[in-house]
Amino acid sequence: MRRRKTIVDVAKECGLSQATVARVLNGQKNIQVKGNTRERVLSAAQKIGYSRNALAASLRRQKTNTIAISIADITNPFFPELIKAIQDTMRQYGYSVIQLNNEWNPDIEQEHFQYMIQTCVDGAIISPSHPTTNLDPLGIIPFVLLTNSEDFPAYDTVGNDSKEGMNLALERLYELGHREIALFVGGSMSSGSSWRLEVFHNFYERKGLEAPTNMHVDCEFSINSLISFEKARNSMEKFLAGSNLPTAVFASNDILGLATLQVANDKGINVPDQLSVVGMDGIFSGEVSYPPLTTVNKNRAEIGRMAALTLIEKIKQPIGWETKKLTLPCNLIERGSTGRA
Amino acid sequence: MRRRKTIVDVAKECGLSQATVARVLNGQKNIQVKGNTRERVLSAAQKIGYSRNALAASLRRQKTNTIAISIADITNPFFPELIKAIQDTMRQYGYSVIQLNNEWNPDIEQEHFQYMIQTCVDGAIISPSHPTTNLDPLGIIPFVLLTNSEDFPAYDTVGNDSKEGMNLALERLYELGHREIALFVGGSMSSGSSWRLEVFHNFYERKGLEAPTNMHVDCEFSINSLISFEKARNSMEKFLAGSNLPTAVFASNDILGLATLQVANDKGINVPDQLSVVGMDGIFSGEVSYPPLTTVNKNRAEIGRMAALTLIEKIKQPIGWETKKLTLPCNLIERGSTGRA
DNA sequence: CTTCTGAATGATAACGTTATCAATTTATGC
DNA sequence: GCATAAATTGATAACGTTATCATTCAGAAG
Repeated sequence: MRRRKTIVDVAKECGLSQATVARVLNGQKNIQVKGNTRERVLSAAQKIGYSRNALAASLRRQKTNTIAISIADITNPFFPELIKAIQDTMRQYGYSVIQLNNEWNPDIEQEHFQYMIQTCVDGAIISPSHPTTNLDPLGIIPFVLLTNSEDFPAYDTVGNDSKEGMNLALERLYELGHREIALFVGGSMSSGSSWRLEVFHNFYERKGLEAPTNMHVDCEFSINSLISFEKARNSMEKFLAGSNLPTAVFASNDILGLATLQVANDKGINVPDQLSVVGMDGIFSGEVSYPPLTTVNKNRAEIGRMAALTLIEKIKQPIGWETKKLTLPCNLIERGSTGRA
Repeated sequence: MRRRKTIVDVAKECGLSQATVARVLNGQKNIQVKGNTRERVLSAAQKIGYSRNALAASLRRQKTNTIAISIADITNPFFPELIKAIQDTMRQYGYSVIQLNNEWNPDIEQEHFQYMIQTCVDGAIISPSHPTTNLDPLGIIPFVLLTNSEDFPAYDTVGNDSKEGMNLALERLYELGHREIALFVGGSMSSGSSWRLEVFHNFYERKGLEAPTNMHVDCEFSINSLISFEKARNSMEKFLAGSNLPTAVFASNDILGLATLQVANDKGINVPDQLSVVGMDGIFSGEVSYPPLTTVNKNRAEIGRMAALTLIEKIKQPIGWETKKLTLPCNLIERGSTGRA
């Protein structure tokens, strides 16, 4: 098997020292070489088919120009757009991106942290699999967290203001005349359920109304979107078969919202005439559903971009860094699933 | 800044040579060390917080245990599951995965090929952005293509039998009594449109029927799923406003199928009573639509797994390799959008 | 024609592993 | 006990870059 060409081969080919060759091939713009030599090197490199070995360079420079993203599950519709934004932004700044899925498994997540250290990534963007994720193993690797929770007060975070987003939806439903709003939450969202309930009750209190009782639908939420959807359907079916019906449903994510839509359609409940539905996240499926799903949109592209920019800043200025916490606003996208009560 | 601990530091700490330390820390199972020394090394490593530098190891071993995936766009709902399967399989065999998006841009794609060479990946799985993608720059890197087209006859490929899949759908629609089937294709799918038309006509011929005229709906297909959806809606709206209506629509992908569903719902055309719709791909949105979309499913997890396994084989046996072409069958998933004519 | 300056080039030591071979220790058989 | 073999361990040269320092060379000034 033919050995890979190195800088030394180029040097031999053009009769210059490897130092000079290196300067031409990888030096910054402000290097000093005679125009003549530059061409000699370049054509020699071209001729023998030289390609820089990034491993060697990274080892020597103690810098890989690579960052890692750690998320739970790429098949979760929430993530791809986020990842794309990170990749795009990083690319512009000369960084490559390694993306790792932990399947919500803390052990795999920890393995990935080890991997990051071993491969010497320059930084990391992490969506913690659990509120208890131990980030200490990352050591001195600069990182930014993708989370809006207060579970990680000491770290840099970029996330959405979900509470405010939820209020946006409730306020709009109120404006449309809805008073009997059901709250549909996925159970296993760790800390998720409780604050949602809180926001819900605060909202009614603010309006001087009694929060409706028996309007709280809870379903198991799995690590698999499809299974979650199935469970959500079942819960919603049971709920809508009951006696006290809401005029609107606020679902704490789009999967739950879509399940609500499907059940309503099946039961012949017209959306939005008889029932309004609002989801949360803004995933693609919500745009192609029937009717298209009104949702509290999280701007994933923006989150990704901001996380990337923050990380780059942090990489460049590792000392004297003060913790940054970015909370981006959600926005309500009104589509066909909401209307007057 | 505290320097990272190396194998030499461990050696100092435990009073053994770095060679021995290396043997314990990274040697295969069949190494020879006294049980005693092993423990000395391990506890010393533990104590000073040693972590292997993968860059140095890769450089020395000329092997990175990393492979790259090159695809067009991670936000395309077709890809995440495929990538996940590749990652899972590769993980089992000790490989890490770098995933690169080229946005359908051949220049970025070529840049990515360069990147693969520079970072010395052990192999690559590539979904070519175009039928004309130049793969020569990959040089000696072993790779497998994700494609079912005959555009790359000389390379290893893993893909679906889309023609057979399309026939599956048409046959089933025929069985359900449909004779007036519309073919809905996205225009810019390079080689896609033509063979679909061919399969369509062959099908009618086989049945001894005249292929219906004016039953061919064409729409621009963009690199962005959302824009495509919008254009698909417009095309389908125009078509369904016409005089000769089909009893069924075969859409060449799920996005087009979902657009058809939405237009039909809007027009008060009952699916499946008045119109049956079949899509292709089996993306998530098709499961949560109303009604759930019948589709020709491509088993992306299986494609990913087979591509990964094929690549691993090829990496292990670089010489004497003979081109492998895997064509996996599609399967029809019947959901609510199809019924008797 | 020197001397001096700055620009251009060259030699070489890292970076942290792994793999090879040599050196040492331990076990075995007579 | 001693020779021999086997099991451990140690020294060291790669891997292909980059960065530092030393050297050479061309040009300017005296």
